[in-house]
Amino acid sequence: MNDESDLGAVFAGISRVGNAIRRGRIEERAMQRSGIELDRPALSVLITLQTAGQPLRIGEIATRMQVVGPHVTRLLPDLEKRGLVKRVVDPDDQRARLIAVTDDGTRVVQRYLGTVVGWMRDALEGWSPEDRTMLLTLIQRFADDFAGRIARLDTED
Amino acid sequence: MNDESDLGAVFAGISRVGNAIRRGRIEERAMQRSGIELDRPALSVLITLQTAGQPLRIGEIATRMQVVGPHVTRLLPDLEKRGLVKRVVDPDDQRARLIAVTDDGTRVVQRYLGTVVGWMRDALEGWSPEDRTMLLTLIQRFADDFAGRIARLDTED
DNA sequence: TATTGTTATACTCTATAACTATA
DNA sequence: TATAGTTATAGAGTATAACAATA
Repeated sequence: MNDESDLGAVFAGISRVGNAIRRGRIEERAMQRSGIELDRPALSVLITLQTAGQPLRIGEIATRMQVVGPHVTRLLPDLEKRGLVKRVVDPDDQRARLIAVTDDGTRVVQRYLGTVVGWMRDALEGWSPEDRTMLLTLIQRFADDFAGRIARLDTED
Repeated sequence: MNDESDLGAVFAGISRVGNAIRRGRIEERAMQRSGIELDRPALSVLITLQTAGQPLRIGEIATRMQVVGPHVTRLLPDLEKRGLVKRVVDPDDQRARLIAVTDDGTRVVQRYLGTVVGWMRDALEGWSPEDRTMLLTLIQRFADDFAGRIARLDTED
């Protein structure tokens, strides 16, 4: 692959996948299938906490979600009311709160990810193990390299 | 790759790229670098027309962009005012309008895509030609298979 | 009566600004 | 004075509903 059109094709392919997820409302559908009645951003908070494997401060959740603090603050009351997270004052700093996912919250995340992974398995059904492994390897490498290039944009401005 | 965690990793990798594009505001930055002062959705209309290679009806633009008609309608006056598209009545159907990209509009799209492709080239700089080709092949195959699986969701509901 | 497009309105997600409490 | 979080407000993007014009 040496010319512009192939590079454009890689970008187009990635855009297609991105569009399929966004416009096809994959997340919303997976939530519906999993019986989850939450905003998508609220679920994202749960996934962030579950992935972290430990309670997080609100600012840390915002950083990991790549959004601003007030946005996370606004999502929490509903999650708390549903018993999916609990909020405790950080014993080390009275200004901060630690947000912990509850057992119910963990189950919600597991149902959601199970649904999505099932669809992924279906999509890759006809693939050889070698091709699957290659896809995983290249996707991760590309994610790293692309993120690296994008990070450099900040300093170029 | 046989287990859940690897399937989850593929999904996570794709999500990472998607997030890098969305949260890093790649499109906005590419527009800025290219001196394009448009809404991102408006540029998307231009790209859709340019990719089609022929004038399109408003409904057809909306379908290809995977949005509803009124949304496209609202974007057109500004594009027209800037001379990037022109709107002509469809000679075959007085109800419909055909939207054509102008030469200025074409140049805008080319500047934009040139910038993005440049970043792609940078990101893939250290890659061997074989790996680049493999990435392109697998991305396109995955885009097809994943889109196919998602399309089936509609009939499963 | 069905289709193409438009106008008006509303909703979701996220950002910025101003503020409070604690360090 | 700096930091963690909250409250209030605003903006971008897109959807739905009601309508007009033409087929």
